[in-house]
Parts: sequence; structure tokens; C-alpha cells
Amino acid sequence: MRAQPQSNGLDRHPFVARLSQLVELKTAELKGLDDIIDGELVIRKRRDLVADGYEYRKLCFVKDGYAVRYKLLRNGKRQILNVIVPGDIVGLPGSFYERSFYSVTAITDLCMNVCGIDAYVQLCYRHPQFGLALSWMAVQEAATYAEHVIDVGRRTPVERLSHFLLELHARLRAVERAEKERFTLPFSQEVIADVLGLSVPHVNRMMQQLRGEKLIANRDRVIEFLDFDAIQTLAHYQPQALAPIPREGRPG
Amino acid sequence: MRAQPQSNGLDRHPFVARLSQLVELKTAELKGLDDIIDGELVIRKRRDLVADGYEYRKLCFVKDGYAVRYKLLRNGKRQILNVIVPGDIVGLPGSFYERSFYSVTAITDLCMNVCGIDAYVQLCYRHPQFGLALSWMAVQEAATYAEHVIDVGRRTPVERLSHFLLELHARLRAVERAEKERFTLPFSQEVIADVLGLSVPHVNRMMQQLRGEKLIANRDRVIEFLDFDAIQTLAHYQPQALAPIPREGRPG
DNA sequence: GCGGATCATTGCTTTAGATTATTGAACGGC
DNA sequence: GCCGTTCAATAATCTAAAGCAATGATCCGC
Repeated sequence: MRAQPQSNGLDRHPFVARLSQLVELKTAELKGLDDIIDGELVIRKRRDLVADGYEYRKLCFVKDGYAVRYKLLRNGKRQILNVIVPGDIVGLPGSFYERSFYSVTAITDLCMNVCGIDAYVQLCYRHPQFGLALSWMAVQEAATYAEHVIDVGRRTPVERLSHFLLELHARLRAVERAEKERFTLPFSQEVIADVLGLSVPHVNRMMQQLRGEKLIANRDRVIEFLDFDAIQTLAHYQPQALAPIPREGRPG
Repeated sequence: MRAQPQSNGLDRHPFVARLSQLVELKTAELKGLDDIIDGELVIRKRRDLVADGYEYRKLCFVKDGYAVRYKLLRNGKRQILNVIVPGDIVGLPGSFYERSFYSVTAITDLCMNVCGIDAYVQLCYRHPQFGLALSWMAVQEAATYAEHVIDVGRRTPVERLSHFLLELHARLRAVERAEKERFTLPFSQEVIADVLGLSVPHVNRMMQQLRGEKLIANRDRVIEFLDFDAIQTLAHYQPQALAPIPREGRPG
């Protein structure tokens, strides 16, 4: 979090790491991205970053920390739409829609790099791959939501929990925040309950069930997968590979 | 569905109608889109257009008809991810991911215009607004999914059904397939049940409840909203306005 | 005009999971 | 070192919605 002269340190940024998996970025393009970064934003744990119903014309590239997108219903219930991990973008709907339709709150201290949406759009006009990359990432986000719909719609509670753990693990792995078959859960059971549309006691029971069936072991929040195949089958989980973005010039 | 010489009739295409709401399209750009259209694809009612797990490197712009994205679970349950209406794009994840992670099936006869994903990407390099438009639409799709997550996660069955009806009505209005407070439901209660994660009898009962509370009236599949405000409140529904895509040239 | 398919409606039983409440453990600040 | 907060664990009751089953209604082709 120390200021780095002449650069926002994008080269080691988890967002760039994810972009690089989609399209090979030339130095000039990276420079273009670096140029539009306004600076760094740090939000403390338990604080809201984006408020439901407000305009938010910034893009935030999460460097470190965890957050959730959520929506509060009038009856007091909270549904967490999804979790945000390093490498994710925050602020898309607030920029594309006239106002955000959910809130974002930091679960841990959260460190991000920010730019204005207009600056990013102009970057897309200069380097169209950034616009395409945005589509790719939005599609990826849509895919995560889609799985989430299946979770809460048709999966049983154990299946949901398993699926959540597997997917989170995969996302953390992509940005080097998880080991091969073990990771540290950044979220409380209350958060998980609101992600999965369950009650806290039930999440707890499902954790116990997974432990009882020797599918996972956990000491505090350190989760270890004991039988990867079995839990993947249980969760109907299938890892998805993103196809790369074609470069310019190939005949249409 | 008759062949139109020299043009795919894109000017009156609901997809173009939606694009035009996002960004003003110049003649040359429209021509560019028209040029990459391979032709027309008609899929008959009850047939699959995309199969779960297969590669699908095409984009289909729905001209007429209705379809659903769905996923079959091993336990025989089906979750419908969302419904597809005229003006929607089919095929994004199949193009962006290495394989599609869901199936698409036609509910009514379905008429679409098709192009290859590579051709579209090349179009984006020539006219970056198409790439941006794709992001916008993907974000819109993500937003629909997000609401769907809230539906199945935290809304009560009546709320879900109300929300579904309202959202569908709004989407149909955007492409002139619905009147101000009335529309024809293109889907059976079985389809709706699989969208909302409910059983068919329960969907039926919830319809009755809405009728009983004088929120809607329906004769067969023609739905009429009797008290728009009340049902919107019940459903926690808030219409969302998409911000337009900025044109090139404004200072970043 | 008949017969099959599709879809809507209704009743009954059963159970999964919410709700509520309480205890216990771990952590962090002063 | 103590106290307050936060989170995990566990038990009891109760209700909402699933599951199952059967009947009507409507539309279609022949």
C-alpha cells in the first residue's frame, strides 16, 4: 500500500493477471491502462463501498481483500449476490446503469485501484481489446451468477455449500490466494448463509455433514478438500475454461 | 421469414432496437453489422439450439420467438437460468468459454440472425462501440441473473412470481411485444416453475393468490396488471435504466 | 367430431429447513 | 488480565412448500 513512484504497480496486479489469461497485453496497452488509474482506494472492513440506488461512475480493480455484493429486502433479509475477490472489478453496473442496483460492502480491509468509467471507455476506443476484455469478464460474472441461480434454485443445501467452496477455491487459485487443495475461508458462516439463501444454523449443519462424510476437513476457517472428485460430483461442479480473446487481423 | 435481397433486414431488428437505446449507430456501423450476418436460423418449438457442454462459436440475434437457457441436474431437476426474448443474444458463453455450460431450448418457434463469433470480434476492432455494447448487454444479462438470485434466494414464492411477471413485461415492452399494462405470457406454468425454483402446483396457487388479491387478472395466458404500484412493491421491483455508451473523443 | 397431447387446477400428506434461543469458544482492545 | 464483541455450535418447534396423485380444460391433427 506504499506509494510507488511512476506506476500503480499494475504489473503485479491480480486484475492484470486475469486479463493476461484472456489476451496478450502489449506494453503500450498496459501503459494505457496504467495511465487512466486515478489512484488507490482503501475501504475498511465492514464499510460500504457502493450503496444501493446511488450512481457510481468508477471502476475499481481489487488488489487485495474481500467484499460482497448484496441487496437488502424490505423484510430485512439480505441476499448476497456474490463474493468479490482480488482481481475482480467493482462498479460495472453502477457505471452502466444509471444507478447501482446493489450495495457492496468490505468483508476484510479492501485495497483497490480506481479509474473513471469514462476514462476506461476512451481506453476501449483506443485499444478495443479492453472493451472485449470487459465483455469477457462480464460474461464470466454472468456465468457465476448463473451457477448461483442453480445453487439456490435447485441444489440441495449440502450441494450448494460444496459448490460454493469449490468455486471460491478455484477463483482464489486463479489469483494465487489458495493452495492446491486447501484455502482459508475469508467469510463467516453468516455471510455464507446469505450467499446460499440458507439460515446460519443450517450452514453450520451442512459443514458438519461435509466433515462427517470426510469430504472436507476444517480447523477454524482453513478448509481442506479430502476427496476432490467426490465433492465435485456431489456439487455438480465443473470447472470452466475461458477461451482467449482473438487478436485483431484474423479474417472475419 | 422471406429472403430479403441485399439485406438481413437489420433496420427493424429488435437487437438493433436495443443497441440504439445504448449508442447512436451510424450507417457505416450498421452496415458493418449487417455484413457479418451469415443468415437466418429458424429453430422449431421444443428443439434444443445449444447443448450443454458443447462448443458453440456463433452469436444469434433473436428476431422472433421465445426460448430458455436451462441446465439439467443429475437428480433430474431442471433449473431455467433465464428466458430469452426477441432482441436477446444467444451464444455468448458458448463463444467466450470453451464450451457452453447450459442448454438453450426453443419454447416457441424461434427466428434468429447468426454470425460467427470471430467475425463479431473483428467488427469490434473496427468499431469499438460494438465491443462496448457487448459489455453493456452482458452486464445487463448479469443484472437479470442477479435479480434472479435474489428471487430464488430470498423472495417468497408470491414475490418471485410477481417479480418474474414484471420483469418479463418490461423486457417485452422494450421490444414492443407488450402493451402498457397487459401482455401475453409465452410460457407454461411448468416453465415458470423451473425458472422460479418452485413446483408447478405452487406456481398455480401463487397465480391464484395474485388474482385473489386483485393484483392481476388473467384469461388464459393474457396477463393484465390491475394495480401496478402494489405489485411492484410486493415484488421489490425497481425498473432499471441503462446509461448510454459514451461516444469516442470525450477527454478521459 | 373424435382421440391424444398439453397444460391448468385441486386436494392431501410429508418433510425439509426456517425460526428462535442459548451456550460456548476465540479474539482484540484497553 | 478482563470484558465485550464476534462467530460457531447445537437443540426445539413449527410452517411453508414439495411431492404425489388425479381431474378438468383446451387445443391440435386427422
